[in-house]
Amino acid sequence: MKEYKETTILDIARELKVSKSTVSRALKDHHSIGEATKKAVLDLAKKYNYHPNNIAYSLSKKSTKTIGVIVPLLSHYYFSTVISGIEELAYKEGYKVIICQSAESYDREVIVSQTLLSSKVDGLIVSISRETNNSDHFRVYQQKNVPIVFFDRICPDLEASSVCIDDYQGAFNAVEHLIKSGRKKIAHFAGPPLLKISQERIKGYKDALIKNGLAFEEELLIDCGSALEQENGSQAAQKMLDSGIRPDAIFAVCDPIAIGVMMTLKKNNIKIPDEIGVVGFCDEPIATIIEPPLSSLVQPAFKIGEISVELLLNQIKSPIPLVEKKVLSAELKIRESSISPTIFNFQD
Amino acid sequence: MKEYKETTILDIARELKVSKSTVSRALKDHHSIGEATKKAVLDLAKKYNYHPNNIAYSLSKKSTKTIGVIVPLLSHYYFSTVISGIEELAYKEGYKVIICQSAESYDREVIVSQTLLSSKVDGLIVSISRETNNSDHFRVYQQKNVPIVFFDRICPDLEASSVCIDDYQGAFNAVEHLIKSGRKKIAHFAGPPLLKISQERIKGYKDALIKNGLAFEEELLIDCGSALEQENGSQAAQKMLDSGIRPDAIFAVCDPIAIGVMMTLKKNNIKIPDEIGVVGFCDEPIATIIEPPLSSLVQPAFKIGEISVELLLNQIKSPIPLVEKKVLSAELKIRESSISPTIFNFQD
DNA sequence: TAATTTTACGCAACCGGTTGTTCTGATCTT
DNA sequence: AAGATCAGAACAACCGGTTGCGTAAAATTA
Repeated sequence: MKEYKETTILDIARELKVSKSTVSRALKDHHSIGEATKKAVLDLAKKYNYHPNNIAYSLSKKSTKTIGVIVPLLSHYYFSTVISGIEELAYKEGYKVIICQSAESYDREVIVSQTLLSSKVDGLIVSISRETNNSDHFRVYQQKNVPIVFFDRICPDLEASSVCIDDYQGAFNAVEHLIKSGRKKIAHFAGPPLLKISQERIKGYKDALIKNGLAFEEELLIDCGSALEQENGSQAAQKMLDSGIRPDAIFAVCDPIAIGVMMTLKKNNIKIPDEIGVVGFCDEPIATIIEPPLSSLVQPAFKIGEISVELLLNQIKSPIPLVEKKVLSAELKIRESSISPTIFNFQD
Repeated sequence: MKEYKETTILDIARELKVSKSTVSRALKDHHSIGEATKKAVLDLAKKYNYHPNNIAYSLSKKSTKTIGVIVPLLSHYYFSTVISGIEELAYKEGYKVIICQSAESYDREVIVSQTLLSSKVDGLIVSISRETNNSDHFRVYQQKNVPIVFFDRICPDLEASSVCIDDYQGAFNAVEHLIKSGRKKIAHFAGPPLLKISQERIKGYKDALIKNGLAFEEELLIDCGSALEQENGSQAAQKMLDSGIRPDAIFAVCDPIAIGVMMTLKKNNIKIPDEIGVVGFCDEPIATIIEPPLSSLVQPAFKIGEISVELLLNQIKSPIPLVEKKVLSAELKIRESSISPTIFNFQD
């Protein structure tokens, strides 16, 4: 059903009896084109509703003015907010954005990264899937001099620009906050072990314990499996309770896990924060809706998106390879779920 | 920093001392190429890690094998799930997907639709912004024979393929359910008036009242402003309470509004569902997390995405313009928030 | 063995732009 | 008046593929 004929530069050239190049230059206000000719071209372009063909442009300029984005899941508030930040700055700078999901699958990540590469994106912004254990598909980008910026979930074995939040410090602060509220037996529900963010948060957790004179106990470091879904948190929490392990506080690697944990605790009639205090990570909207409201670490998601674009453009414009690493801090937002039992009792 | 030279078909041709066309055909297993030549080409392609240039392909074939998607917001679970459905089928059919947000802004919607058009997408899938009151930017697509499919939020003044859920019936069922649970004074928190889905849901609400012998009262039809955020629901609910209006049930146009309403009710110490029953629309994950769990209408979001692609491909492949409209039904999921007071008392 | 068909490949145009170089006629210089 | 200068525009190659058509050599047929 393609019978529609787009107006091209050649159509305009023919009608005006000038050459293609003259039209091309007239359209971009080149100095070597006479005013009269320019006007004639512009008028005709308007008349025929001419729009340049991006494909042709890209082919000849070897630049698509497009940046690719790969995130694990669109359905996480955090990622969709980062994307909004990316779009905002990218559009402002005249770039288009192609968004892809890896669906937390390594295989899918490889496929979409290849697709984006042959679509000739000018750069790539990525947060890797929780399965990703190999970075060859990104190395190809580096070989071909296509800039990459990682955010949040970076590739540990790749020297590349990145923008992260300080997971270690965030976790440290969260756990220290729990300790200062009088908690003595704090469990950590950890994330997928492959991800550096999981490792960093575990480190922060441990160090906060030790620095505050509490011992790290292996049984309080709880594996939630490879996923970050609420369901995993629920199950892990139930398993913990069934094993007779009973902490007085829980620091969860992310909000969905924290929510899952809370659901299980409530089901078991354990009072939050009286009996167990809970802190999450990410500050998803749901944190304020669940009861009691969940304490969490706020990540400046929109900002992370903007900075990612900034670093990417720096690379695109730089004549030489460039590696910049930005670290932002996560701010602890204290809500009812982690208020110390005494304080809580007072106010009730 | 572009000094990297991609391997092209011409490079392979030169090395093998054959012509471009031979290489091109060899790569796609054309019958008129000898086995020996094919193998030589394939081997060399592998050796040099040759990847076809999609841009060049698109230019000559006048098809990008790409479909554009415009949604109001990525951060809504519903939309990101639809997108997953779109991607799933699209990839399977060899299409790439470009996702854009209109950010609920008409202006932004116009811009991204133009961008996608000059990126020469083979088709477009759209759910319009709540501000959109004009469809000229989509008419251009129709002029140029670029297929469009609308989902959920359609353009009422455009003859185009669409996939919707039966908002009228869904709303009707929800309200009837409330009535059958003994509710007599049911308010509706309505959506942005421009959107057809808002209108349909209002109609369903009214008809369910009337059919069940209840009068429609203007003051119980509550405007939440132009947005669909939780905040709007909260404010509208507080305003309602302040005006002394006190329904015994509320049907909200969507879950975020319902959540906002519930938060306000709780703040005012109104018991859900005892004093006021609540039903939402969309069944976002949060519906099961809030207390009490929120009754809602389940939209088959993933399926909607798949069907959208199906209808789009039908158009792309059809020699003549095609208009298909699919209507799916929303299933009412009853949870605690709308259980009838008596039943609820029994079980407690 | 000559005529015919097949097989395997080359030629060249095309998609719609960009851009370095060349050409032409008018104006300027001295 | 002859050469230099320059504005304004044309030429043509290029980006990296696809494809209709032509054709030489090999295989088949008569």
